[in-house]
Amino acid sequence: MVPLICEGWAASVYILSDGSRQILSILLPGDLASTALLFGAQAGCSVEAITDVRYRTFAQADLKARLLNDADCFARFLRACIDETARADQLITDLGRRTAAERIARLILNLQSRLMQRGMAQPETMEMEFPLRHHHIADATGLSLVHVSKVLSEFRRSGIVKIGDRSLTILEPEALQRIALM
Amino acid sequence: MVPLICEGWAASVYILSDGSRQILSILLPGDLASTALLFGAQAGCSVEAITDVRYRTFAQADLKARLLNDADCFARFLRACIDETARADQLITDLGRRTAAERIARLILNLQSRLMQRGMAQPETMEMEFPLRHHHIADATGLSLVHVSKVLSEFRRSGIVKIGDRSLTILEPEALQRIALM
DNA sequence: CGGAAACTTGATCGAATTCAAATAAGGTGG
DNA sequence: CCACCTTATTTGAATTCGATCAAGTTTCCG
Repeated sequence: MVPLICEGWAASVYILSDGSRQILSILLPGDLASTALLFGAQAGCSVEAITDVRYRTFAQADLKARLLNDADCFARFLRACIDETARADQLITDLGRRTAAERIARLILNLQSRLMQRGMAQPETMEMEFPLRHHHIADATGLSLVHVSKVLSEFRRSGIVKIGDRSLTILEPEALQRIALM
Repeated sequence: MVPLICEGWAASVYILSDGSRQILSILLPGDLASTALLFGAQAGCSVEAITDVRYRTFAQADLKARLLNDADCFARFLRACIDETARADQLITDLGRRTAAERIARLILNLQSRLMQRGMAQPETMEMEFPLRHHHIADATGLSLVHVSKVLSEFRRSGIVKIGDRSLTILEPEALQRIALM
């Protein structure tokens, strides 16, 4: 069964034997949980809701059959795979080679651009829904809870972002991008 | 053009603007460079040889057409995608949540198991071809050159592995697995 | 033999973790 | 609406893992 997110935010999470967690991907409305992935379910990997979520599931067999018959569907699936792999590769690079501030800045910008694509963020005000808890950010960036808090405080103190009431506003897009070093 | 490795080792590498490098995947004979990936070439990502390499390339269009017509070929492609994504997810978790020794142990065990699958490693002696330089290991694990040397020296000193002459022997598989914490 | 890579080793530094409280924000039953 | 409890977040201090710096030493090859 492959879930497709219809509404709300979720995350696919890998949980280590010592209990620590790594978020592999934050799932927004329209995302398939782990594109091709859940064709061959991964040990230790699961999908968790961040907000309340509405979703539908597809049976693997149906999906497979449709892909072979429907060329258009196949093309869209391929695109989704490519996008997901590209994001996975970016994440690998972030975790392997970038500092805490860079990782967090990139996470925010990433989410912002994905929300924008879906018409779920205000292009003018740079405001977006932001239901992530610090522990989600920590698990997504491979950092500790405490350090996430420190970096975000610093961002806030220097007037780069404003956070409140499950929403986030990018006050200084330039500055944030400079930190994220594209 | 999507390259398929026929002989030798290669790596797909992402190079940051500051010159630091992250290996996304080490490619062994039989691997497609970035399975579906190179359908939509990634900025900043390239494939580099580690040893001398022999390879063939496929045109995207051909590959796409074949996938739609040939169900068996499609199934094998899907499997390759799944395997690659699974490995990418493991790498994300390694970089996000594991220590230097764990990462290096896992890299070695990973390579060993992939070589074994291809009949390219001795199951009895636990010996395998190992052409990686320390800088390759560093770039694959998100560590510094110097630290890789220190960790490997420690592994050698405690008799867990033996390294020499472009080959590596796992002397204490149990110990290595214990460090890698599956 | 000489020069360049590759590797090792020790010393020092720094980013991020862990530890430990304190404070703030939510949610619940009374 | 308030007291109470739980879950988030903040802040500071101490610690640690791994990076960086700086020489050495080895290995490889022409």
